[in-house]
Formats: sequence, structure tokens, C-alpha cells
Amino acid sequence: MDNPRRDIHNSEIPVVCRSCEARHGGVCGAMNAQQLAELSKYTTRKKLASGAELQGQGEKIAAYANILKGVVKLTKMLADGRQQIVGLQFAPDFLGRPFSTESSLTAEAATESEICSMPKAVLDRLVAGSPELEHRLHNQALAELDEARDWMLTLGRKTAQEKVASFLYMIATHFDPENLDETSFDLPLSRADIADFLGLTIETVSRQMTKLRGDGVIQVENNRHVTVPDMDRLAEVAGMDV
Amino acid sequence: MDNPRRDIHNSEIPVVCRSCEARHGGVCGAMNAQQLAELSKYTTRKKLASGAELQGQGEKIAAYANILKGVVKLTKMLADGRQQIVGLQFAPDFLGRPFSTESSLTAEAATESEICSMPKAVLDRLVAGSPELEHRLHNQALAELDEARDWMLTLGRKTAQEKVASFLYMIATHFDPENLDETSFDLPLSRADIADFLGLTIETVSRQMTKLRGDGVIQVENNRHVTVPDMDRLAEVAGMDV
DNA sequence: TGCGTGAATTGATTGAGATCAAAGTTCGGC
DNA sequence: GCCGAACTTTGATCTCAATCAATTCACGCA
Repeated sequence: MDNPRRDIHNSEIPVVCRSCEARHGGVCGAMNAQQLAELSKYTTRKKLASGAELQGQGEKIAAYANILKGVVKLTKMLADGRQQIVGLQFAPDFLGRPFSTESSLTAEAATESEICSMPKAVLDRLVAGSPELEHRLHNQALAELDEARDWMLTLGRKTAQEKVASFLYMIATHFDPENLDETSFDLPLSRADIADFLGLTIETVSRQMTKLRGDGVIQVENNRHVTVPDMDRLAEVAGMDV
Repeated sequence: MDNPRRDIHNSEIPVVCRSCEARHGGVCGAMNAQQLAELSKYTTRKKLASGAELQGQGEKIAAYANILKGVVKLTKMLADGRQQIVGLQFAPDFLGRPFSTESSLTAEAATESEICSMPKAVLDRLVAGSPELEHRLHNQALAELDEARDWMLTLGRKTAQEKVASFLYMIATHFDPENLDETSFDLPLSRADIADFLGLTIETVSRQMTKLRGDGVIQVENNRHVTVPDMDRLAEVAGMDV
């Protein structure tokens, strides 16, 4: 966001979406009070169980959503069932593909989640009348593109060990961007999901986790809780590009 | 582009960038005469030899460009030299990452190319004052994101055979989107570049090309010229998702 | 507290693609 | 038209991750 004219809309205006009661969540952060009031008339708040499908590959797109809580995975599937996770979205991301009528991917809750759902037509209308809103969406699309391209390097050129370390590094920095020292967190994905994210099998993910544990790069409790004593060490194993 | 208000700017207004003399090329397609006149004061047309670097990974971003002719590859590299192509841009795409000051990737001409280069600051200023322009860039970003995610499925889950077939299919449809029958074209990438695009080695790409030739899926002349007798057949081998 | 089920780990073996090595092609420059 | 360098193909072998196959573990529930 290099443009000062736009940045006033990202500063601390105390706006709240009536439905989600979230401040500056997802797309709402770029809205004024009037736009929020209009949007609020149509939004619905939903709790999602882990695994709940929000949008199917090939289906019509009827709604967008703000993610209030939890993690949503975006997946693509081949005819024979092979699957790849092509994106992870965390609260308070905006979820949806503007300017398209049909979804090219499946969106599914990876953890228990909460979303604020809004009809596509309503937001499309607001976006059409608000350059600030489109700017916000544009910025998110660019950020997602950067992430996707980073991940392409991981998928195409890293070893299994580096892939798993890269995944852990990504999750750790997402939940705790500042901390370059010891960090600990709950994995939002099962081993099967991690495998689908990394283009590996469950067994290989498991073996690499075991190896990282044996090498002292991570500690693991109850399968899901991970502690990283030294982020630099993890980054090194992940083969982070200089 | 679902929004009719915006679409008037994508219709046939006879605007031409003075420097590149291209009609509706890249970002110019969403500009009015005044904006074009302003931009034209600062644009420079450049011929690029194959392999010429436009932007380095980690460098400051000083310029954007419209691609007038040729193909530009976007690559990322690991510290030890492993490389991955994370995007291919064809004329008349716009080249550049708005709202960022440092490049996370290298942009390099894959073939002999021509570009219309413009200083970052000039276009940023125009974009700040023109929602239509931002809309155009937003749409391109979303299209690139869709492509990147398609490619992640290929990188993570397809076999070498399917990867090479997918690549050929992508190139064929790019140069000739309508034709679902026989098509022929020159490959814009060397075997080494194809390998970097697919996360494979040169040798594996070569072997798979040989196999596709043997199976009658493609014909190859002079290494670079490919004929596809039956696009459906190629799509099938590529394991295109249903 | 034990039971059952799905998730994760561990082990043995296989196989697709990488690596190492050596021709064979293509094409620009003289 | 010939030469040389870069690109491409082909061959032999190796290796990392996939596959096949048991266990083991975690956790909700009776």
C-alpha cells in the first residue's frame, strides 16, 4: 500500500460489521459506516465443523465470507482423487474469488471455524461503488499470489525434509510473526492435510516430523502441538531462499 | 468482469500508447486518452535478447512494463541454485507487482522480446487516480492467481508424464484458445526452462517428450516446433481435472 | 477404566525420477 | 558449406519418496 490517498481507509476507524461483530475483519476493514450498515443487512454468521465444505470445485459462487475464527483450506482435485491444497486462509482473511461466477476450487474448514457469510451480489455491488474496497481486495489477491508463488518453489524444488520444515516455519510465523526465538503452536492441519499441502504422502510427512524431532529442531506433544526452540534453525532446515 | 459500470473501459476505444504503439496492450487497455498521453511521456520501448534480466529477486522495483512481444518467465531461486519458474507472461500482459517496493522474484525474457517500460512512480500515480486502472490490474492479479493454483496441483500431484503433457496443453491453448483439434506451435521455452517450470530435470523432460512422440500424442520438428494432432488426447494424458 | 475407531508411526519393499555419463543434433558464425 | 558450442537425447545406475503392511497411539464414549 504505497498510496497515501488510500491509506486513510486502513487506519483505525471504529467500524464493526453488525453480524460478525468483528472490527476490521476481512473485507470490512476498508468500509465506511454506510457500507457496513448496508452489508450488515445481508450477512449471516456461521459456525463450521472441521471438514465442512463452503464451496465446491465447479459450483456456482453464491457467497463470499470473512473468516472470523479458524483456518480454511482451498483444495483442487484430479479426476482420480489425487488432491492438492492450493491455499490456506486464516482469520481475518476475506474468502472468495471476485469477478468470477464459477469456483475452480473447493473451500473447506480445516479446523472448527466461524465465518461471516455475505451474498456475492451484495458485495459485488458495494465493490463496484468503492475503489477503496476494490483496493483492499486487490491487495489481498496480490498477497495470495506471492504466497502461491513461494509455495510453487517449495512444491517443485524442495526435498521432503525441507517441505515439512517450510510448512512448520510458515505456520509458526503466521501465528507469531515477530518471534524469531522459541515459539509454540497447535497445527491447524492433520497429517493428511499437511501431506496434501506439500505434495507428499502421510507416511513421508510423519517420518520427516519424527526426524525433525530426533534432530531437536522441533518438539511435539499430542501430535498437534509443536514447539520450535530456534526459528533460525528451522529456517535453515527449510532451505529458505537467501 | 461482472461489473457493467467498468466494462465500458474495456470496449473498443481507439487508444494507443505513443511509445509502444500498441493498442490496448497490458495496462493501457484501461486508460483514457489523457492518461495515455501522460504515461507516454515516460515510457520507453525496449528489445530484449533471450535471457535478458528485467528484474532481479530481492532488488528494488523501479519499473513496470507491458509485454509487446515474446514471453517473460518469472523465477525463484534457492540459495544452492535450485530454480523454479513460478509464472509465464505472454504479450500483451502487464508485468509488475503493484504496491510493493522489493521484488520477490526474477523476471527474465524467455524468448526474444519487446517491452514498453514505464517508471513505477508514474503508473502508481495514475493507478491511484483511476479505479478502472486498478480494476484492470486486480483482474490480472486474480487471473495469475488462478493460474498459479492450477500449477500447484500439477507440481504437487502429477507424474512427470502428466506434467509435460500439461505444459504442452497450456502452451497450445494459450496460442490457440479456440482450436480443440489439431494445433501446432513453437515452444517458447528450452528443455531446461520446461524442467524448471515443471519441477523436473532436463533429462526427464526429454524422455517424456520422446515417449509422447512415440505414443503419437505429439509430433516434434527441430526440437522446438510441436504439432498436437488431437488436443483431447493430450488433455487426457495430462490428467486434466474433470 | 476399558473399548473402539480413526489418526499417526514405523517397517519392508518398490519404483519413478534424479544423477552420472556419453553420444547425437541443431544452428549461428565464418 | 564447415566448424564449434550449446542444446537435446539416450543409456546405466542410484536414491528418495511412494507403496504396502502392521502396529501403536490418542481420544471420545460407554
